[in-house]
Amino acid sequence: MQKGNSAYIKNMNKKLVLKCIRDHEPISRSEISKRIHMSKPSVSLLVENLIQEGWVLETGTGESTISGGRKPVQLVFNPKSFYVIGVDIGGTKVSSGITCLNGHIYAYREFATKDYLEKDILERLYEDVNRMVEELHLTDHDIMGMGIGVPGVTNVKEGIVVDAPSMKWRNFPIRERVSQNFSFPVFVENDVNTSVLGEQWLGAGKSLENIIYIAVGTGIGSGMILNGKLFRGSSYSAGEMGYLVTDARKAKDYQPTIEGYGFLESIASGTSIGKRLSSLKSEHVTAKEAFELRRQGDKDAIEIVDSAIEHLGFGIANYISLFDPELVIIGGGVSGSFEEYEQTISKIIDEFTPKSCQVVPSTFGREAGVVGAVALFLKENESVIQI
Amino acid sequence: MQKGNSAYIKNMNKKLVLKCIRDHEPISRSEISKRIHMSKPSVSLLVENLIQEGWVLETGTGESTISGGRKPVQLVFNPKSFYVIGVDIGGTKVSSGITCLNGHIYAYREFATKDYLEKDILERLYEDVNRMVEELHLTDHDIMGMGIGVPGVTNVKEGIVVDAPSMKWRNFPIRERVSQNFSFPVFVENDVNTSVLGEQWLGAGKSLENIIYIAVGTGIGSGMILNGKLFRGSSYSAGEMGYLVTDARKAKDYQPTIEGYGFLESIASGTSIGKRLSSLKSEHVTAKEAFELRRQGDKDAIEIVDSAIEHLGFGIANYISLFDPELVIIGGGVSGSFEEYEQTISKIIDEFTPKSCQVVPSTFGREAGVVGAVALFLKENESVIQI
DNA sequence: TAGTTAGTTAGAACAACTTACTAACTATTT
DNA sequence: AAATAGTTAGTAAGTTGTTCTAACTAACTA
Repeated sequence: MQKGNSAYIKNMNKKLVLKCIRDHEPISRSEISKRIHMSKPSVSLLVENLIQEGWVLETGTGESTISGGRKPVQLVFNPKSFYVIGVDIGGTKVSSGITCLNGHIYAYREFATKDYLEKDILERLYEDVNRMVEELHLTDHDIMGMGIGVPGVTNVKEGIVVDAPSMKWRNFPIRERVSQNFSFPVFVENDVNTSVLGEQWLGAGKSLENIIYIAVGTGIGSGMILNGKLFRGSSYSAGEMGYLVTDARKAKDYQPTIEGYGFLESIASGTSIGKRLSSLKSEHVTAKEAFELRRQGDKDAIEIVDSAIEHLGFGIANYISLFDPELVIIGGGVSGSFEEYEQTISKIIDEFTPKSCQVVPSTFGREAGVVGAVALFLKENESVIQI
Repeated sequence: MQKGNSAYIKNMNKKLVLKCIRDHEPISRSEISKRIHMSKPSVSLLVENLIQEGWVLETGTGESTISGGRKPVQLVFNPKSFYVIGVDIGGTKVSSGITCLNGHIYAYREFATKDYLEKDILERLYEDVNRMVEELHLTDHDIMGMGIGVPGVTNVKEGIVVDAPSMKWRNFPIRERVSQNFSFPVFVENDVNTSVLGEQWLGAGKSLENIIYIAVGTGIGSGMILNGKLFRGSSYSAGEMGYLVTDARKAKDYQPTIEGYGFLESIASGTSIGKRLSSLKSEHVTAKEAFELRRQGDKDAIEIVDSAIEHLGFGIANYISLFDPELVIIGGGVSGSFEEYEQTISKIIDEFTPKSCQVVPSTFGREAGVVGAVALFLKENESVIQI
């Protein structure tokens, strides 16, 4: 529970006014007052504050109404009052970018993860960020903070990567390390969670309250926004969709705790599709090739890929039955083949969930990670602007 | 977003002070001031308010510290400042009760659902409530409000039962109807959800932030508390665990949308256990008898019941993988046979979830529904006391 | 009687509110 | 074209309500 005092309430109302401006710009003081049911003097004072702090700009006058009267002064949100740095650390590449408060990317960089040894990754990241900052002629004061997405379980509160196998990080205090180089606040989060935050901020899940994001690639992971907030579970490991069991009989021959990854992953992830087809064909086949072979009518490929899709479909249906979301977003490596998935999955969902639900592919391309990381920052950071 | 003013903040702080008293009673004004970092005059004022409104009582003086000083005045929460009515409407019986603010039941009544036709149920409920109120010599002013648990999908905001097959209710505006008889506020909620609220308030899930409650009986339903709040989904139908698919191959021969109830329900609910064994034995067998037969070593019963338990286990494991809860509570008709479930289910959970989780039976007996409904009221009602 | 702690009183600070004002515009009348 | 009435935007002055600090009184121990 929270203790309130005058500062708390002023901040609260300032946020409310700013949100109103962001949602309805251009807007006048007078209209804000009507919309949020706050007295005109109070609105004027708060707007004055917001203008002085740079969040809001006056952009000339608007038109009078038909019945006459003084023309209103138009107020707009200033997305360039501050900039945010988004970082996406992945198993194959580390991408970083700088965006304004509307999520527009003004600078972007990436490098291959494997080229940098464990210790060098953050060093290289530091260089990339500095170069981008210079490029945009920004000072430390212009930067609000940084969000980082990491491919593993993350203790968000402490800023520690609990376990990220692909990075070989275990209980790695990444926030502490990164913070040493910068003066602004840094937030860290699992990359699937940053993805769903990005989708809710600017993507397919815009302004929805309950969405699920499923990433199918090397493994199968998921993140969810429930009641408008990221849900992390009691130990930061909610959404482990790869562990879903969709075939109880088959599951008896499989033990995730021993194999190291989940049942559904062992059937439906990109990696396992490749593996399974490879062993059937006795030659090395990737997931991408498996999809290609399937298109060509290869019987083995059809069997493997179709069963993968089917099981994924049941996994998603189960997810929907439990969560009743407004939208399911599919991302990750295989989201490129979304059209091939779609029908089968939608059919399973329609048949096996109490209340159906739309499934769409993820909105973003290369910049997904950066946008998500920025969304994370803006969601977590206590400020007058909040998404 | 919320607009703040001085009344809002005072109410907020009043809640905080009351919570502090409830959590640490008996406690002095001075200690509250230290605990919640609020000035002594402010605490005194708020406490004065709370005393006048009846929430708090002074109970004499405590002891001075070793270093001397004036003795503190002890403050305690007054659980009898108001009473709350809890109602549990079920397919077999309708139970109602009156509790104090600590959940102690002072009056209880129930009647068989089938004895009262559709229209008469609320009439009879009205009579029961009135008799209990008289019994306890309460006036309208002593009653804070009423919570109602219903066996079906409920639109909580509007107070409408969207669909409750066992009551033959469809879009039934129950809150409106009940409110006609009473002057206090009424809240309605699905019965599984009230159960989990009850467990979080006073039962196995006390003060936990993420818990799942699973009711296995006629069907299979579930409710969940996530981040300390009841999660209802985007259309009040989250937690439809009965629809989980735990055997993709078998599922192909089954269509929940046609059959009317979910896949897991068709295997693991009490009803279906009875049904399946009945058809195998060509005689009518109930779920209870099936369990009994299994204990006696009947082969058919063992097969049917064990597969039911197993599938339920996988369903729970899936639930846990997605939610990462602190606790899973099993309730409903079969929670009596919990010991027989426990081992199998725990083993499946240990093997098939990324991070294990404790499973316990539900705490309450007959009064479960009433306590849950009261918990619902106290959770939903905007007041200075909030659970 | 000195030292300590509990609780209250007095008044300052602050934020939102109401009321009444000025500023600036439209539309209509002269 | 000028004057005027009516309307809307925004500001100023003063009130209210809440928390805070500082200083007080009350009540206790040693």
